[in-house]
Amino acid sequence: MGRAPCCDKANVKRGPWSPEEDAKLKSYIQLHGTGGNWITLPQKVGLKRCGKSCRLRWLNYLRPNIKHGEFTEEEDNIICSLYLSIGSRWSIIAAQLPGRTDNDIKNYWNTKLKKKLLGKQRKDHRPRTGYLHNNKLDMMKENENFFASTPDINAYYSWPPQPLFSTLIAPQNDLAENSANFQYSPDQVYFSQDQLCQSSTNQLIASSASMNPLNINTCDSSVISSYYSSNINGVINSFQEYNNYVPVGLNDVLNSTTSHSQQIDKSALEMVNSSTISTTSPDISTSWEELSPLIVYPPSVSNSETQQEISPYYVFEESRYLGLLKQ
DNA sequence: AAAATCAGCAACCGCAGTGAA
DNA sequence: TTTCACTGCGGTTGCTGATTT
Repeated sequence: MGRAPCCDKANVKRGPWSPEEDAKLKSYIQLHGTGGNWITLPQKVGLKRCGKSCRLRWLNYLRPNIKHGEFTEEEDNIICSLYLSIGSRWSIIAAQLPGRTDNDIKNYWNTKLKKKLLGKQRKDHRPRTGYLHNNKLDMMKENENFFASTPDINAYYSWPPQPLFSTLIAPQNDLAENSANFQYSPDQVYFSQDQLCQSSTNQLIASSASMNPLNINTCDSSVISSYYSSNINGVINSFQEYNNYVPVGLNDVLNSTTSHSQQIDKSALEMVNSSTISTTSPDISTSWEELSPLIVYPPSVSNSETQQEISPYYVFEESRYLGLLKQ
């Protein structure tokens, strides 16, 4: 049995809203409210529109305190940070930006922010010897073992990515001494090595399930919202505070001899890494792969000697290793 | 100047979740 | 417990104006 349509599509007006329709809807809702039933609302208002269409028009355009126009850099940061962490959960992201709608943010991300990051990646990113994959098949083959050993990857894709904020808010003191010459960029998200190790293993590896039992599919959005509303200021402050860390790539994690890196599950990081490096070959890129966690490689870190001295901070411009698993 | 292409964004579609009956 | 109407969400489409060829 199919679902009954929400409205009679043949007798419903579609397309752009006229100012008259806007005025009717707006004045009715301001006077009477929605009545908790969008389906019957158009009739009451006297509009030949689908209830869903009315709801969308009200939420995205007519309701008070809607903010249109340019996004601020702070808003960019928040969007990037949240997208990095939770992916395209636009309603949750919108909840952190008063006056912005999920549709607005989604459009902004798809048309501008994404390209902004991508453009930066294309400009800055350089292939690294030994990690360059010539085609998608090679990449898939390399990842095959990982997926074979992880039958239901969704079961291990957990929420929240708990390490993300912890060190930003309470960084280890000794890290600041390694700050050297890196130029802070407001649209990058900073991870400590600990965070990277933890989040990579937590989110990618089967054994992480017990460590991070809250599954994204069952997590209430209010939990997520409160999680971010309690942390986002810390993130922003951290952006402003820790502006000198040296960014390195995942290869450096793999090759590093520091004690932290010994805890990393290398297969997971290689998978992430191979996906990232593969973006340097334009003809094999898919849209998501092109955008995936755009890791900033420091031009100066090119040999093992240097790698041992690098700061344990890593910089991502976007998260592939989350989105990769959501596909 | 006209045609083609691109970019931005409003609106639509369909699915999943929720709660009332 | 099941069914179903309704809501909310994310992905996608298609229109319009801007830009390029």
